[in-house]
Amino acid sequence: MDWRSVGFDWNRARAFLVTAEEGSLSAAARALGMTQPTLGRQVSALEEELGVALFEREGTRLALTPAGREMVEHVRAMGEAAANVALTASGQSQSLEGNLCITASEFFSARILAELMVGFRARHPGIQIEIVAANDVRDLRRREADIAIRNTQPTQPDLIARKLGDSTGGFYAAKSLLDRRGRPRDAAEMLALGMIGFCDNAQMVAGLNRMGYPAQDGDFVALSNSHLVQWDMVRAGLGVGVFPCLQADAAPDVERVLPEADPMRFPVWLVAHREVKSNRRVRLAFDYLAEHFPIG
Amino acid sequence: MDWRSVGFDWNRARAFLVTAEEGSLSAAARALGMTQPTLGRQVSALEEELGVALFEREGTRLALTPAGREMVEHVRAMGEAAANVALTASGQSQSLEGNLCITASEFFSARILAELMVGFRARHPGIQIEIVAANDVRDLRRREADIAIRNTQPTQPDLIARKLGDSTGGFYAAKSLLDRRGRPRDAAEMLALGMIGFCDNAQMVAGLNRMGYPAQDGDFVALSNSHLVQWDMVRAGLGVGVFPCLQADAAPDVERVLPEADPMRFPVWLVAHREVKSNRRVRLAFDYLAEHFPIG
DNA sequence: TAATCGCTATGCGTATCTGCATGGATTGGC
DNA sequence: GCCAATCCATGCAGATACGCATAGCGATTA
Repeated sequence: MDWRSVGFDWNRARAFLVTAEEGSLSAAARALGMTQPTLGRQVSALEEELGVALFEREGTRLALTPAGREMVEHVRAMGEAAANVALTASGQSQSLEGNLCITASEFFSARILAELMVGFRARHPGIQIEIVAANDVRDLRRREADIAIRNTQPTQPDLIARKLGDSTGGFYAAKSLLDRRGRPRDAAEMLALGMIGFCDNAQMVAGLNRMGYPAQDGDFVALSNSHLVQWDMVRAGLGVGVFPCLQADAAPDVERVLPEADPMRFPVWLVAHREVKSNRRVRLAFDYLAEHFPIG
Repeated sequence: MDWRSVGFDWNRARAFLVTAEEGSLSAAARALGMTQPTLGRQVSALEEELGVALFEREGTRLALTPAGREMVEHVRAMGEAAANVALTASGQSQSLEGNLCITASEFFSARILAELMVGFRARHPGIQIEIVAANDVRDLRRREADIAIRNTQPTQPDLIARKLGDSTGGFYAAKSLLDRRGRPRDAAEMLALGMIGFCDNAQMVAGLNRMGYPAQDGDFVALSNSHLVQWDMVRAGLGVGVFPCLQADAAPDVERVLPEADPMRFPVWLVAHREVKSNRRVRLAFDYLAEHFPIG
């Protein structure tokens, strides 16, 4: 086999890839944890090594040349393969020392994972835990996390999932608000108190409508992308929000609205990538979460 | 996008790939033009970086661990992508300075290309020419060559081919041999003179049989993997060989055997990879060869 | 059994690369 | 129109990696 064709500096290819994807040397340097001069020199060296002008230096900005656009396609394939390498590698690692990344919604991260991880750390002190609180779904294939807690059953075949149960949710408002404005007896009265939702609350409105609540966009008095901020809004008496019963019932200054209504149910899934599941640290955490995760 | 997963040292992945494929650090170092200690340290560093033992040091030899076997699959994908990067890069290079690699059979390389390239060099002095004389088919996709001259029409869709014509071939023997043993009047007499063929002459025997010559393995008195060596064998009077008419007819001390027989015809194709064809140097050489390549 | 060959591991001097600090240039906002 | 922010290019000191030389180990051979 002839290896001359792959004899160029692969790290320079990586520098080019990230620079092209991020749009600037500085951004790429931040993403890779390197400095901008280093990346700039690597990209320049790659251009010289391959004899191809990849970027057009127009003033202060870099723009891909046509050749660069062509090249980035292939380098991207290299990056995909590299991600698979890293994925498999982390799956092969059987060490109990190392880090572990778990992602969950903000609320679960703060109110459940934070406490659960205390017990896990006590059992496995060598494992450094990173919790990515994100309401959007993180890509386990790119190893943006090792373990995810999600509310939908994953469909990709290379993900391993275990259903932890159904979490119940309900409407909650501050006691002070209810004392002042009265406790609603039906959906219409609740909506009149003002709702608190997500920034893109079309999804939430649709969900409420599906459950029979005639919510409209105008019923929402405040929005936030953060569930925790929503929680503090509710506690401040700003309106009515939707929260998991298990956590919200424990708050003394907050009270369930329409307590006789059927609680919402949403499934809770524990998800890991198949490759990564073979990692000993991940397996331990996966089993620990499956055993101790509180569902209510 | 999260780039942490591709943040490992890609050059170390390359070192691992070549080491695994070549079977030893020393062989990999030779293939990559590096030294064995460097590659050894890179592989060790990769193992530490990924937290995976890739090789088992059993005495003096390296053996892939199960984890390493799993890993090499993914790293190989990286290598494939890297080869595409190099391929595209060389296609994007429009410089008239640089090298150019042409492959052809030994005979074509020596008797045709060598002379043709004199004229090409005169026109384009900046282009350094490398001729890979190889009777086996070189992989243009891996860029083992930029241009190939072959005797079959390529089937892969990403190759660009132009038929230069049909080259004729015939049986040749040394005048001295024919003077001494007499000039054959039919195939049987020719075979009795002794044939000269390739090391794996099963293919050649089959070809002769297809053309109606009752050749057998025992008719061959000498074999060589090199067509040029065969030529010198024929000139030395060792036996009868098959050669292109255009070149063999020009040799004063060699004479055609069974001159009235139909000459063999085999097509001559000029082939380049589509990506590489856009390279200016390749395009120039491709067109030059298409124009000047002698067919007889 | 001694010898040779091929492979890997390690020390050391040097060359290369990286990061830091800085300068120049452009864009966007007030 | 000026100021601030952002980005890329460059000089310089230190860290890193490389190649060379060598030693150790195992297998094959005479």
